[in-house]
Amino acid sequence: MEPIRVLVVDDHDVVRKGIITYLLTEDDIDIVGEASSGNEGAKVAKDLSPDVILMDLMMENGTGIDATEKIMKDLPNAKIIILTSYYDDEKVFPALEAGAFSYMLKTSSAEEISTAIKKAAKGENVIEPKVAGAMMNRIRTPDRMPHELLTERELEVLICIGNGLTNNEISEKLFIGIKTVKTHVSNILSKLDVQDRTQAAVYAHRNGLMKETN
Amino acid sequence: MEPIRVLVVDDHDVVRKGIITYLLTEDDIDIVGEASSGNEGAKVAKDLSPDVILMDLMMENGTGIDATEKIMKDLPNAKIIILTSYYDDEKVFPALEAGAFSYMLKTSSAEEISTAIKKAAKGENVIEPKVAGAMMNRIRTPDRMPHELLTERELEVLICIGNGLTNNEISEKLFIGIKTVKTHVSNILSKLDVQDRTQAAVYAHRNGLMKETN
DNA sequence: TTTTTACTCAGACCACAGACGGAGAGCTTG
DNA sequence: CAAGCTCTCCGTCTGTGGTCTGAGTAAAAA
Repeated sequence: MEPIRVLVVDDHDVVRKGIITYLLTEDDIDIVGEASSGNEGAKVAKDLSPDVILMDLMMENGTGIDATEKIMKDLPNAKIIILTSYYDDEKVFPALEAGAFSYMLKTSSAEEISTAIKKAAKGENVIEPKVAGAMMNRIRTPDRMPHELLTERELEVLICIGNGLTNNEISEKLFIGIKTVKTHVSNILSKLDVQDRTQAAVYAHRNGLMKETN
Repeated sequence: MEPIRVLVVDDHDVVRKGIITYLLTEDDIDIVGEASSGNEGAKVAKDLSPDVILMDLMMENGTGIDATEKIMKDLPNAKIIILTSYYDDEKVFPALEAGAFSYMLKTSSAEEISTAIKKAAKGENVIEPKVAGAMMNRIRTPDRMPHELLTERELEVLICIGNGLTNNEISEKLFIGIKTVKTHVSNILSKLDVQDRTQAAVYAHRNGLMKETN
């Protein structure tokens, strides 16, 4: 049986080198390449077409989710294993929707990761307990995130609220009347099912909507 | 010259193994132990009294800052190098105050880390560019963080605001009158130099005051 | 073409938020 | 002891926030 061709994408040098060094001790795993950013990872993947890709989320240059999406377009058969530091509800499903095959945490042991790679090569996906729990929740409540119901304009207004702007300041910033702002705010509050702008701001922060500005 | 005795503390198995595997290739570095949590790290450090300790912040069981503090009590001569994933303003200075010797990011190359270890052993500390920048700011503006001016009670109220509670809800939760809550809120707003509770909530989230509840 | 959705704005209304001034009780510090 | 800080509470007043109802325009979907 041929060794599994693996690509490792992680912007943390030591982590990447470390994973690779470990995986090199595995006979049936072959490290064919490495990349230190999502963009680079997508390019390298296209060139090498590896069997399995170990992908970090949270990278500085091009997030792992974008990279996953790109790679899946080029190589629909690639098995991408997300390997990230902390469990983040907001990241899991975007990653899985982008085409990730497994979702592992770096708290996993080295053995678990190598078996995850081998299983991925066979087409078996590994589900972390925490991720499994979240998936159960998602299945139970297949709702969209409330803020996905917001229109573009409403999202703009919500970002402003998340930055602590008053209705007046928002109206000046977006060049619209205060009345209009109030309308938007009211709609936002009812769509997010919160009672006031402060809760809306909290919502925006908790759900990662402030990433651009924060 | 004797090899430098190094202890590696990181709750991510692959990361820890990876760092170790790499450092083993260095002749003048000797890995004497490893630990997968802050608490364990403190114990092991006491037993082994290593020269240099590579310490991850953000661990699930006992944060690296606490561990650093403990270790420095036991081994005032230990050089603790913080090695963490992401730069976090709120974590750097507590870590340095706790006695950390250097502050490195995992984006550093493996070479940088091994040289940091060697320099630490000699008594030279390595400062990441980002950390250096933050230190300059701290020196230029040796102000306390505004929220450090808050009293305990005010901080409690601020957390409530950060959770989107109204004055009424806060008064019920803390078993005090609404008037009292209003007084606290007013004081908080002026101390944080913000105009309304929404901005206060934003402040709380941006400055990591919601970590317990978030 | 008709219908729907998004964006805009208006007036009226009420409740809460927040500012300001004042005050008493308890606790620590000089 | 006196001074200072914290936490508590009161009354008053103004402005903003938010709801509700209603409505016009433009673009996209049916």
